[in-house]
Amino acid sequence: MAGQEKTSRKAAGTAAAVRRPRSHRTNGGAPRGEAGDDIGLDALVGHAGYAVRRFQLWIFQDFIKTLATVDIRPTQYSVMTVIGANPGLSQMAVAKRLGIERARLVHLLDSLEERDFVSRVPSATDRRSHALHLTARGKTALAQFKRLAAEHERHVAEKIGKENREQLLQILACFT
Amino acid sequence: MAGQEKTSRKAAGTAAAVRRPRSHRTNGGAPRGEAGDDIGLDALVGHAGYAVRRFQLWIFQDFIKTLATVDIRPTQYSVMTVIGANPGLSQMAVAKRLGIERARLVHLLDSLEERDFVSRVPSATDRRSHALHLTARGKTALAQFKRLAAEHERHVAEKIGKENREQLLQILACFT
DNA sequence: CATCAATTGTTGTCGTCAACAACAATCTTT
DNA sequence: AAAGATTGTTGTTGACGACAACAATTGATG
Repeated sequence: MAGQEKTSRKAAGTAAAVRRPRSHRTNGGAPRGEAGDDIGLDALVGHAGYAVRRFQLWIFQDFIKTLATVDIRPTQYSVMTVIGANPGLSQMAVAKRLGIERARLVHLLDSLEERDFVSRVPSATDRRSHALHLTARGKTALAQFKRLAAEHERHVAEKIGKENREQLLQILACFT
Repeated sequence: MAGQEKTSRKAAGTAAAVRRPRSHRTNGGAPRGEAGDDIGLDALVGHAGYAVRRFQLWIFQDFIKTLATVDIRPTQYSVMTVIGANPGLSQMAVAKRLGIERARLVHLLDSLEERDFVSRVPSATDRRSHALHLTARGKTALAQFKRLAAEHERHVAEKIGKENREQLLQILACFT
């Protein structure tokens, strides 16, 4: 296959959204330097899912990093927040509200209970279910988590812009 | 999608330590939230990460469902799209461009090559790297995938609104 | 030219996460 | 009381991101 010349331009019409006029990439078949930026995404630029995936990756990494000192991950934070705002909820109710599997919530609560942040109190009215509560330690801890989470949220605002963040929240409000 | 409980199911007593006992909600007006939706999210409503997570979950599920007949997942689609638009790229270049680990790309390409969608051509200039190309079958397949992906994108527009989707893409453009 | 550092593809492990399936204990309904 | 549904639990599967290590190869340095 020595002569792959410019096979090229085959991307043809569909792309159109490429940023730079793509110079010589398909030349000798060599993946040369490509600093990495003149590679077109083609149809992906029009897909919300791709942008959202990249964004979520960034946002979760920043969240984890910002709350690294307290070792709290996004899902753990969401669970504690909901329990703190609605004491006595069952695991089923929390799982359904947050859109996570109740099977997964078991392990999440295990770790949070192990760290003495939440407690599973046997429900008085239904011996199957547990009433979830924050411990005293959990409440003060959550207060700190919220401060750190607010700091993380400022990082988001810095990244995409204050008003863009507002719009984003408004657009996606129907999913919360 | 799947899980609307048609209720008559009462979330009943168990969790209701604090919640109000869902008295009679006059069914007259808007058919707003059913069953257990008076659970507050507290600080979560102000966090972009939470909304984004829920959105991405929805969007990926719809993508997978919409492309279920061809058995293509979002990541596979993104890989094929980039290769289709930039034939001859190395695995390193694709991985870097899409923000996925090159280790992970190995398995991705294994499965795509197994299905005869892409091929790893030994690079003429660098015996370490492979030049990635779509096979003839891969090209026609990708064309169909793009049609289905466009259909999925219409679902997104229906869900959040046409102009909201546009804004979203614009806001998150810096991550693509 | 020889040597050392860097790159590329690959393999492997680890931990997170969503999706299911099954189960025992316990309501709820009939 | 019997049948059916719900709750918490355990387990499995598969996709996914992050890391670490390795052989082959390339590039840079002396």
